[in-house]
Amino acid sequence: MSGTPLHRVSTGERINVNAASGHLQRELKARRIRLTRQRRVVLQVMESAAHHMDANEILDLAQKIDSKITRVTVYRTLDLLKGHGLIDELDLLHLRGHRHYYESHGPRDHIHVACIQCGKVREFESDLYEELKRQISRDCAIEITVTRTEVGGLCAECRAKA
Amino acid sequence: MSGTPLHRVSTGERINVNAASGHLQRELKARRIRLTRQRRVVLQVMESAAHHMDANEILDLAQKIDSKITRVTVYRTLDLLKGHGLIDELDLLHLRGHRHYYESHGPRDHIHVACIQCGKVREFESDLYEELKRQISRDCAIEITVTRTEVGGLCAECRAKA
DNA sequence: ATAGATGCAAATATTTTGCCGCCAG
DNA sequence: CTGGCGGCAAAATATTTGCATCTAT
Repeated sequence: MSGTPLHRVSTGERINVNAASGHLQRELKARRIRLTRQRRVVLQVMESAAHHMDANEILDLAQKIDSKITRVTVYRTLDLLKGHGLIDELDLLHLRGHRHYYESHGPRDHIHVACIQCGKVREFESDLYEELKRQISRDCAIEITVTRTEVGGLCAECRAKA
Repeated sequence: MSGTPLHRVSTGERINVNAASGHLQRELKARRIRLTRQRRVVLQVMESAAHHMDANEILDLAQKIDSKITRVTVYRTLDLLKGHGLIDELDLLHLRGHRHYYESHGPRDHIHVACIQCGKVREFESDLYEELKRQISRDCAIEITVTRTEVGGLCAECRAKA
């Protein structure tokens, strides 16, 4: 895993430096997982994501690249990636209904901080978070493979308006 | 809010000291929210919960108390409680499918630590977590109203078996 | 060649909504 | 009394599965 950083902006949009680097494709290849035409397309969509996407958005984008891709394949590919720990599944505190969002993750975990009013999502990294995970791992005697932290509240902007 | 502690055991079962104390009912009354027969039953189920429940389990338990309660009422009541911040909604990392789990929460947030193998869920409290939230609040200029942290991994027991 | 992937359609699962009669306050 | 609530049925959403066919390796 390269130490390539993930750049974040306050709108929740993401500029993934790994974009188009074929990072996910390399990971699958290393695991000897069959790379089909359809999978390549979904991987490309995930890698070039500008924000968290739900299955429907991923399907739409994938079909722009290759119109023959079906929803079922998207679900199956997301399951595959999730199973190998290459993407995370979030629900952003259900602020926008009960759909699920997916993102390919960089080398370091981040926290999702969402405004319950305007819906903006910001990604946040913290050494304290890393320390907390170490504490959990030690105290619960668990070998952590996946973590997810979502925080909701009122952002400064929305508080000013109120 | 009382400072009544929440006792935790490693199986993810909960012994909520607030159980049967009518805690939720008092909260609703204070907000001048109509207390119907059905709502009382759902509140009772939530308060005496021994573990995280999905909507279906809540319905089953509620119907044991009053067989005339419908699924729709359960959903509407859960929405009501969620909207007032009296219960939390989790998905436990989708370890058991895509359902949602609900729990009435005590005065202090806790982290859910789940084994991806055996499915046991343990609740974990930590000062470090409180500190992390303060950091997020400060650095993101957000007034936090809800947080959720879920951690998955292999518990000691499952690692021993492998 | 062949294990494993895809596509199609249908099945599941979960949650939400419209409408009307009923009840808590 | 009356506005909010619950029940029913149906809709909307989201995800999964069986099976025949195709394809990456």
